[in-house]
Amino acid sequence: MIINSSRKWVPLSPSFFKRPTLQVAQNLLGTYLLHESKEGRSIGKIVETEAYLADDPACHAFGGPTPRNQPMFGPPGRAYVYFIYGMYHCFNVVTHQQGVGEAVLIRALEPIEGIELMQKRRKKKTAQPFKIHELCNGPAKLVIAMGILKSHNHHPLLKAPLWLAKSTKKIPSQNIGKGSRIGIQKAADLHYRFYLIDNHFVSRKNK
DNA sequence: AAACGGATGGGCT
DNA sequence: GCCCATCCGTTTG
Repeated sequence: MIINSSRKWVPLSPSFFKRPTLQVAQNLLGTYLLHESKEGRSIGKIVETEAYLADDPACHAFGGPTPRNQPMFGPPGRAYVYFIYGMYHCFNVVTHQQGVGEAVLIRALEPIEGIELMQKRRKKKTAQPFKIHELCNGPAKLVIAMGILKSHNHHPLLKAPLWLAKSTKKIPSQNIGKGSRIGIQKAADLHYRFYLIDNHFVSRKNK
């Protein structure tokens, strides 16, 4: 029997992203992120997200357009990749409506395909002995493991090389955990973090 | 198990 | 000049 390589990956449609950001953040759980690079193909299932809204002080777009947050004001369904803490990048999906400035941060993936490639990309930082659940359990870790680069900023996520594919199963709302976003000071009371309950690959549980 | 601090550099007031 | 949507090794309880 053939394994994952025979599977049909169906891209998300543009309309998926043109909805309220809190809804898209939850509906992205269970979808797949694919990167087809020179090194090979890597695929992860999205298991944790955070929403950033236009009226939300923690959002990069809160103060209006700047050179950095430009992708957030562009068409929904594109990538917003930004540089953080002097050495990492984070990956977001632009949502809702062009001109508004909202996005969803991808915080964790369950590795599905190309695990050796992910390991190689993160090799210097992966703990010994190797633990698969530490490969993509954080926004900067998954960016490294998937080979996402700053040059993917603005990339439409509907087509190769970097794209999103539909979930194979419907995720019941009772399987979605909600809590405060991680690592932010402003608007810390907003419960805009979403994750698959009991999934082994989320970056952190709620307290 | 949790807390802490260093690495490291772009973004924005 | 301070802030920062992080990570990791080390220390502490």
